Amino acid sequence: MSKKKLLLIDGNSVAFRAFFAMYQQLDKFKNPEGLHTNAIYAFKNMLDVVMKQEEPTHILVAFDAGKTTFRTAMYQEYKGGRDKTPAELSEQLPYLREMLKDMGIKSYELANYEADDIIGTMAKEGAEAGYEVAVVSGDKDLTQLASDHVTVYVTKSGVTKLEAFTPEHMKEVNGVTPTEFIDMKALMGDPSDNYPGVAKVGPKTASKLIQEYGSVEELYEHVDEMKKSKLKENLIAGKDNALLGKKLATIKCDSPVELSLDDLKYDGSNVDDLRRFYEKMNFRRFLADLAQKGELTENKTEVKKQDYTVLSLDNLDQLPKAAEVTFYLGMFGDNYHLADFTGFAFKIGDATFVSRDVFLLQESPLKEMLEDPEVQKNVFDLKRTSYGLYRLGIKAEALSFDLLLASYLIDNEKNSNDLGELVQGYDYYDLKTDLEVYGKGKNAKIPEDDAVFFNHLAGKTSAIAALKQTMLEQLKDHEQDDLFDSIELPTARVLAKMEMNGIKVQPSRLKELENDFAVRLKDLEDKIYREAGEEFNLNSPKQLGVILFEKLGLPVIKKTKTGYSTSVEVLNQLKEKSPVVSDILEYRQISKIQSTYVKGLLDVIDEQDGRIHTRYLQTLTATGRLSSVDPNLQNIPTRTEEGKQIRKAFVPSDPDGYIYSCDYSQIELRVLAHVSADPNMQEAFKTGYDIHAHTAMRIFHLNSVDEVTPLQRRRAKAVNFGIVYGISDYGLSKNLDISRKQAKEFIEEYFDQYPGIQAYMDRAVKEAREKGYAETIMHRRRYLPDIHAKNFNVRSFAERTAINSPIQGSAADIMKIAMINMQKKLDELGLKTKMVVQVHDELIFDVPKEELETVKQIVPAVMQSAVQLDVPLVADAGWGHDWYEAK
DNA sequence: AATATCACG
DNA sequence: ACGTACGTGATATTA
Repeated sequence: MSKKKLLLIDGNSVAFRAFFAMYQQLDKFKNPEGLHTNAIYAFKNMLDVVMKQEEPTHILVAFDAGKTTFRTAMYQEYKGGRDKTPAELSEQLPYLREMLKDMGIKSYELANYEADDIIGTMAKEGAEAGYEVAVVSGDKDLTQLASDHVTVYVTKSGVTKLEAFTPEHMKEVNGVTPTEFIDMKALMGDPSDNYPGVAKVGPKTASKLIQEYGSVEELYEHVDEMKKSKLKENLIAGKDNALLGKKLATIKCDSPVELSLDDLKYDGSNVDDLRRFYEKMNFRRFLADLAQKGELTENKTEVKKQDYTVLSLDNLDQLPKAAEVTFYLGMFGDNYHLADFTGFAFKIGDATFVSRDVFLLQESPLKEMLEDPEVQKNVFDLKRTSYGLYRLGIKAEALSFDLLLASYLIDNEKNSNDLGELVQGYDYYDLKTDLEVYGKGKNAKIPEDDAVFFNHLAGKTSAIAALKQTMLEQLKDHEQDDLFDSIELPTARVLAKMEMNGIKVQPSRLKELENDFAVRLKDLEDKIYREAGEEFNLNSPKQLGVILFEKLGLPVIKKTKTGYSTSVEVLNQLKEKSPVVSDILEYRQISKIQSTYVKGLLDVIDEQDGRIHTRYLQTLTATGRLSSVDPNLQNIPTRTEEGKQIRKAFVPSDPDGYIYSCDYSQIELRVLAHVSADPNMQEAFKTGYDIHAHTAMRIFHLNSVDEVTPLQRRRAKAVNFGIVYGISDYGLSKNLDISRKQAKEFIEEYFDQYPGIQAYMDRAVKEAREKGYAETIMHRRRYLPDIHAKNFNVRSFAERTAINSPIQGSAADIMKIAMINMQKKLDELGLKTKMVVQVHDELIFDVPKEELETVKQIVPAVMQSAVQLDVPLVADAGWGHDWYEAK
């Protein structure tokens, strides 16, 4: 017989975590009676993960019985001052227990004791009876139970990720054993349980003390022998607190639990009860799982069969006419500029039509329908679809609903480029993912079996049609209909055009660079080998680390998780110590340009038209920016002269034409000035000051901008950047290489000078906490569940994000509006000028000679008038016969 | 497939 | 006391 395994779950704490893990879904997870269900749902997800991983034979979920326990008797303030459990959570707890019952899982509570004590008692009993024990909790208090046969899992970011605390892991994390962890807690106190511990003792000090003395009692035996220090005074003053803390922190492993291990035996769910429960809770996902398990033996992930007609030249005339159709164009692989077509599907009313032969699309009446502006098409990925059709010689019109874009706006975390995966997030399970149907990696292929492939294609159109209304309603609820119709959809059309345009690249210029760089790299390589005294792989940070820090004995400044860090930051500090370091830096820089840009770009020039066609990803970033891939044209070098040379290869279509570039000046700070309504910053922009100099003048108390020194301006600039990122004194001090104290002073002075900025930052965090998301000026959302995290770092990150996202995201909104207006203007004026690249705050145009003057007139004007803010938008332009000159 | 590094706004 | 700047993509090495 296999080993017995006991699973013990801290019901309250996991439910609490589960609730906040899905806090942003609070309104979505409601059953028809209005009961919130998010915590139950997430709890069940956690259970699935743990049950699968642990395969327990026995299970118990322990709950707290009430507010008063033997601990409150000992110390009245215990767990005092806590926020009340949200009503939306407490209403779920009885139902959670009902679900556990239906699942055949015992739950239990005990008057006067906490769930911790029940778990401690049963864990001890289990371990003694020879069970393997797994404990799951949402906080670390229970980790003191870890032992050879007891593993304590604590939920991490969400509830389905668990961190396993074994005695070894405890030692790594805290430096002490699980039992010593109690003593550590006794010294530190626990703010969330509301007991104090010893003043000024945090984890670091507590761990050190316990490692030295072994326990609180032992520590106080020897406290008099310690040499005089503030710490000693604090320890003596806090003795009572420490001893009390130890009593409170110790889990009682002999509480009067009236349960035997046999009571906890797990025999599986009562499927009928569970189904009824899921129906009551409206858990369609779990119902679908149950249904699947029912027919476990055959085809366990089979989806609904689609009805469809296979199209051919002979039956095209059967196609009904309609004002609205759903269309899916199949391509194999992500890069739709080059991907092979696999087939297509139309859904018109209830009828679906499919084919593998995409050339049918060029036939009547399909082509006419696709090009008819009166026939609305619903698609998944407008840009990909319209690019694909363009490759087939079809100019698609009226692609008016894009499920991919809608889903990105509704919740970019839940979004996916795979339709099958995406729709699961909307409780639609009748479509497999491409991965399931095609397979992955080099084994991926389109199924030969028509029944399988057509069912998948047809299923996609069904999914799009089925979810359209729901998605539109959600967009409306979010006040995002305008963002969807007037920004994202038109942006997709503009981007499709830009991708089709591409930008012309002169390979000969790259080839010249390739030769020059090859020579320089060879020389540097030889020199470095001589200086190092041996040959090694310069591109390997690992081998380089050995040479620098072991052979040459340079001081180790920073480590990575795998070894020594050899990043620029580190190497810059080592420059003085050894001449080889500068050569390595130079080698690194050139080698980067050579491999990523010179060789990389040469590989992706389209042989047909001599141009580079990037793809813009419109539904990827968390903030609403675009990203650019295959190749990335948004990170072409500009900061070093060698790097800039790359830009000489980007040229206009006509030999005598121009590359014209126009970028927003300080758009993010202007957005900040607008959303914060800070009068001083708005004043600076309205007057047209150099903003960084203006900031320097204010924070360094100068009388005029003319007195600002270059160093002061540089520092002010860094502060301005820092503000946009959600500043910290540490980050600023590192960036400017100044002391943390000084950085802190700069920041304080900044907030004094621009009081509206601090108010904005506080407001941004507060609103994110209340709403669960941050929002741009155009109502683009970013959900921030971590804003409620208990972990300081996780929470702080979410807070900085709450500050930064509206700024970066609003700037992205503005740029998208500018691009739409720009394309419209180019079309209206019938210009040959093409918009070819976007780099976040900059647009690049390919301009025929005779249109340069017109472009100079319209481009900055269109960009500056994209939206009306409380401060002016300014765009600066440059032009020349290649991208290098256009500055 | 993960990690380190470095290119951009 | 905690340990940090915000957002991306490509390359080479190593596992």
